[in-house]
Amino acid sequence: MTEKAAAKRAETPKRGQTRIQRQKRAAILEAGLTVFSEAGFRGATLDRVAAEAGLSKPNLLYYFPSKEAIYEALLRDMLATWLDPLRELNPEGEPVAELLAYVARKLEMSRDFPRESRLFANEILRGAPHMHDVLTGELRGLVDEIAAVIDGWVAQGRIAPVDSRHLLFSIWAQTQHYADFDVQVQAVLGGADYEGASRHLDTMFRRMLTPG
Amino acid sequence: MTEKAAAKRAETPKRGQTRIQRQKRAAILEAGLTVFSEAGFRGATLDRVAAEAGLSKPNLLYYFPSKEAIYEALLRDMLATWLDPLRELNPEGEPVAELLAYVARKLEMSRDFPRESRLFANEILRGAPHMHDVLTGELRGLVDEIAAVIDGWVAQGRIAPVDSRHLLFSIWAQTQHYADFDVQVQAVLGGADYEGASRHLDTMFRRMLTPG
Amino acid sequence: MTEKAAAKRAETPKRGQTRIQRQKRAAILEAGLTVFSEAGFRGATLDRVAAEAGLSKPNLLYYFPSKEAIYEALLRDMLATWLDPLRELNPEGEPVAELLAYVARKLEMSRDFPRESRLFANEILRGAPHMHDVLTGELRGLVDEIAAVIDGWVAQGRIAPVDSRHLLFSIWAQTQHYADFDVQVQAVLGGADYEGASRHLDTMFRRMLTPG
Amino acid sequence: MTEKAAAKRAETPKRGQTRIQRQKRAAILEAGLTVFSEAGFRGATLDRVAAEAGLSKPNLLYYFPSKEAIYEALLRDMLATWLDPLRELNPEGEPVAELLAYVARKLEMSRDFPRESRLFANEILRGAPHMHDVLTGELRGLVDEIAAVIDGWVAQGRIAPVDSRHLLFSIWAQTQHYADFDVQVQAVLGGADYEGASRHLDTMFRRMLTPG
DNA sequence: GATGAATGAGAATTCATTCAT
DNA sequence: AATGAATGAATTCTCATTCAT
Repeated sequence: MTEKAAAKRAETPKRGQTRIQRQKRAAILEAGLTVFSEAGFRGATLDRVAAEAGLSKPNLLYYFPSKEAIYEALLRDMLATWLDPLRELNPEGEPVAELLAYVARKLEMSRDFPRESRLFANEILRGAPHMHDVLTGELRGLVDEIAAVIDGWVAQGRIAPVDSRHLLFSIWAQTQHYADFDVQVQAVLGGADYEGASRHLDTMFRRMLTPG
Repeated sequence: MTEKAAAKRAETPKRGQTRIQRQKRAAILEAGLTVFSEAGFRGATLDRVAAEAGLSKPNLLYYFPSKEAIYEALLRDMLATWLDPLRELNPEGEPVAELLAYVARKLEMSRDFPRESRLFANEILRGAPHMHDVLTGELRGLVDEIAAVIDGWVAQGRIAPVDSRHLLFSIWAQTQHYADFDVQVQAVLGGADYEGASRHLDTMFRRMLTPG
Repeated sequence: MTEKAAAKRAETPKRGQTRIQRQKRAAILEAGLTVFSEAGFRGATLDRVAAEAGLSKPNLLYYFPSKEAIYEALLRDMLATWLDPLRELNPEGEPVAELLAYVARKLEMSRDFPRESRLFANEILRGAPHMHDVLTGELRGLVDEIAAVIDGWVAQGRIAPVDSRHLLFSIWAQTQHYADFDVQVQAVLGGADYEGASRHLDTMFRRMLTPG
Repeated sequence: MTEKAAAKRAETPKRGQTRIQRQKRAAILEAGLTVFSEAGFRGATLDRVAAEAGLSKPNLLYYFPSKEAIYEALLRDMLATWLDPLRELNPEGEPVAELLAYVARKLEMSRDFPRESRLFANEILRGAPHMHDVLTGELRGLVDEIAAVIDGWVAQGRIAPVDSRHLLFSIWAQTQHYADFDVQVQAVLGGADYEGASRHLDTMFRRMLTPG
């Protein structure tokens, strides 16, 4: 097989789908992300999603069986990348640098994928009706792992004493805040300021974590 | 008039209302807070609010002209106390202590008034359709004031250098997180842990703010 | 309490219902009977039922929560009287006369309540999705009882030998036929002929049952 | 042309059709019979028919122009054989034996072709919207013929006096009952019992028809 | 004040049928 | 012949709001 063919094959997200199916499904998910993240599950209407995707409503339901199916596909896709920055944290790296890099990556995600962040925030705010299993399963497992790493660093005195899980909450809360509470941030600052946010968070966590 | 009656009269929020009217309005707002904070504006139904308040739906609409009116009353009431902790920050006090006290008060509010926090979070997440003016007006003004105070403290070297506005975002994000993302927190920790959160945030902001 | 008041109370079918509720519910059931018996469950539309009952569609759903609820109420009401003729069969009576009277009563029901008969026929034809329990429970129990009576009569030589359960099927099939297959009967005969049917069935079962 | 080819050609129901066309049409009708007899016209969906026939929906509509066309073809095919047992009744034969043989054949058809029976029952129950002409035309004509034969037998005293048309209804009602009301029969008996039905009907009609 | 009754404007979903290839 | 794609016309059901008493 040529490299090109291999690449083509590799980018196929689902087997057995034609090009047009992939395109339309992608368009629907893109539109759905916009609408669901703005309006929430209940507030979103298939009419709006269809309009946004440039499809008729029944045609939309030709690709996804229900409104809920679109929403769940969005959550699934989101989760697939949502936890990546955390997974990239290197237990062998320099602790403070690793954690600051994680903060930076998370903030970048808030800047670059604010809709995903809001979709997630909304789901959690509603009590995570579609994601409870993931939270108590996959997420908790991953957090346990990372917490162990951080606890190790603390024990070795390589970072200042800290509650590892609450530290993660601090990182999540502050970085996601810039996406989820964007209107408030902009109202207060008179505009966005990711630069300032970046510097501030770097300072904050550096002081928090630098030992001694 | 006795003092008691005067006091009673004084606490009347709206003029021209009988006691029973106030009670019913309060019951509706109480029910509305529960329902709206759980389901969001679109997800909430007057049926549920009415049921929760123990009234018939038409009777509910006798006290409030519309669903939106209930929602807006809730936002208004919430705002009235929401910014209180910030207002209580004393420019004459000891800077680090003042700010840590503010953090503590905010965290307490998350613990004691999670419904209010979620109602607010939901409104902001939706783009603050009912609150934009408040954000750019009252809130921004108050923040400007407090930021000036903090900037003064920084200039005097009484707290470590910090971006005052982003500092406020940090405080809000982390404290509200424990109310808004409660399901996630509980899923990860296996239960609530306000004690731990309190200690963690105290440590965090102490290291952040303590000068030199 | 006066007798009149007692009578009034007695005729209340459901407690806690106002007069208008009873009237509207009755009108809906009446309309539903017509529509469902003509078109079947799937073929019936709430639009038609609402029109027939002189109500708006949402108003219809104010009285019954769903299409299915109307249908099930109809089946329940129908069953309540459907088996009455069979229950009236007197084990102490003269066997042939009793059975012929039952045949006559069943035929009268077909003539007087053809919609109920068709509603039932349609439900059974579909595999009794809403009534299976009743068939294997209440109906089977009642049939067992009556079959025992008939078997006793056979054993005593008071009627000619006969399979009691298949005899009941014969009665049901032939009497209900005049309601369920009415169009066919009328097409063949050029009109209805309950008189003739009555005489025919009387003859038929008399010859079948008269001993010796 | 070989005899075989001629035979093959002879059995072609429609001219101008290739073998594959006939096969597909047959598969569709077979699937349609299953689906329509189970769900009725309105309850049946082309999706189910297509799935059952192993075709795509558009391909199905390549062979039949519409849902109704399939349904009508089914009714037509069914009718072609439905009345055969009646036509086979031999006016020259021994009257009682002929009629009992007819009863037996009809019962066999109920056992062997219950889907056809239910399809027919459903159509009649709905008021025969697709078959009214057949009922008042072909069917009535055939019944008139047979009734004349039976009336002749009665006049000759070769069978007991009976209303010939109601006698036919009796036969149809009782035999078809075992197909159309199968669920009920099985619920009451705890299973099918064509043996018993056969003996019962033989007894019944023998007593009914045997003269003097 | 209170409530039973009613409704118009959606909203999600289904389904026969058509289109394009 | 065959099928993936598309759609218009229902159809059930929801819900904020109004009416009438």
